[in-house]
Amino acid sequence: MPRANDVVEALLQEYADLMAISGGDAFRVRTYEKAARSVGGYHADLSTLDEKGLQQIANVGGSTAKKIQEILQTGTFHQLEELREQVPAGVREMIGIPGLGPKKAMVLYRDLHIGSVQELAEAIDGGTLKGLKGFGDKTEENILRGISLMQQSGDRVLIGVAMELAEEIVAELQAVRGCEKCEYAGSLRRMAETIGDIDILVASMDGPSVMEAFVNLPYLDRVIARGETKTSIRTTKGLQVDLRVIEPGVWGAALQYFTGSKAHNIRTREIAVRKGLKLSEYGLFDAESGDLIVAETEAEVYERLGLPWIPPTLREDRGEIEAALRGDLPDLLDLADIRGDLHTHTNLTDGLAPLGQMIDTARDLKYAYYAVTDHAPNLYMQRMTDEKMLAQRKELAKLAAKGKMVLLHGTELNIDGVRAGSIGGRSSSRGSTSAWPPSTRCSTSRRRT
DNA sequence: GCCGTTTTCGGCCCGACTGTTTTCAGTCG
Repeated sequence: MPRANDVVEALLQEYADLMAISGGDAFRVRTYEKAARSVGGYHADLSTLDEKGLQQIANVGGSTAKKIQEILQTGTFHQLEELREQVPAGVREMIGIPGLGPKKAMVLYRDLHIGSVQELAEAIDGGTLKGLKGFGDKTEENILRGISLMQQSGDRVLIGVAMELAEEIVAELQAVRGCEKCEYAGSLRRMAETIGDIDILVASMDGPSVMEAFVNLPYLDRVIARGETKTSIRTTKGLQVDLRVIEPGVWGAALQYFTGSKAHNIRTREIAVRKGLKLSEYGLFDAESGDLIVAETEAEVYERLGLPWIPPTLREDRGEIEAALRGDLPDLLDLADIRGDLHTHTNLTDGLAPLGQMIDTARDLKYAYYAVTDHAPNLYMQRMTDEKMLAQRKELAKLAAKGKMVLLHGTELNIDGVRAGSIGGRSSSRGSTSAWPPSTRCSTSRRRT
């Protein structure tokens, strides 16, 4: 059973789309888009609110509140049904084709009665679009490519997949001469669960060199767009990667802009406008004189807007602006909050660093506790023996005496690893860890570091 | 249709790129 908020969000967004396609007022379209986002991210269940309560939601006024009430009672609202009569669902589906927006979709429907993605593909193949104003050969080609792209399922990927590629690209571009800074931005920096495309930002006075390196990446499939400051490519695995190159002096404003989300950016720009300012990726300016006010750091940009620096993971326009204005942003967990690690391997088995270096690093991280849990003996691909493990235990005891951090010694036991059980004094199919001094015990995770 | 350091009417984010309608509209992020 979908959440009431999600149902209302979807119907208001559909209403906005249909209004845009049918040539409705652009500002009203935007109002319904904003209202859709607001209800989707609203903390309370809409079905528990009366009309007055609904109007407390940002971007929901009297008219939208009445539509929401009608949805909650009937599952739809009459103005939406009227628009559905005028614009077939297939036409709305057409604006999902990359590069085809509401204006072009309306022309296709009005002039050629094309009412679905399938009919559009057939019309292009049959040459029906020839001579239609605004639709040249290149546009036809792009629409066909867009249809193909849309039909490839799963165009969003999990963050882990995108992060790996983004880190590779960042490393490649950082090596380009003249690249002063390079970071991924967008939904990746916001740590969204799934990523539609990868945004990379580079600070450099030599844009052409960076662009050239970008379009010569080994996993390039094709260049979608290429300009002086912006280039978009598609990789061989189908992911789109957008690169923007800016001058180092405007790094903060550009990073704020490219981290987004779009809705968050619109809110920050609206705040700027109300203060007589103009915000873009090039900085925060005085709207009247055009003088640059700040651009170097994100914190400066937010501060000048009257806001504290907002962590990227919150920048979704889901209440963070209001919380920031109240001075009530949540205190997020970060790396410094991690107190310890309960599952690590040294180079005695398949880790990369020796015991002493691992423990030094744990101390540098100010951990309160730290466990060494190498593989048990008798694992085919490892080289552990009872003797090595006992020696490691002695070594750990010496190192434990040198600091306050609680050191734990354990092992990642093998399933059916009967012999390994004798080391920790108990057996387990997962792992066993004992504290040093060996008076306390705790369980281990399966994470490998 | 919504909103207010512009407050009950007038304004509503900003810039890059593409293709085409040769100066700009449409689309995207």
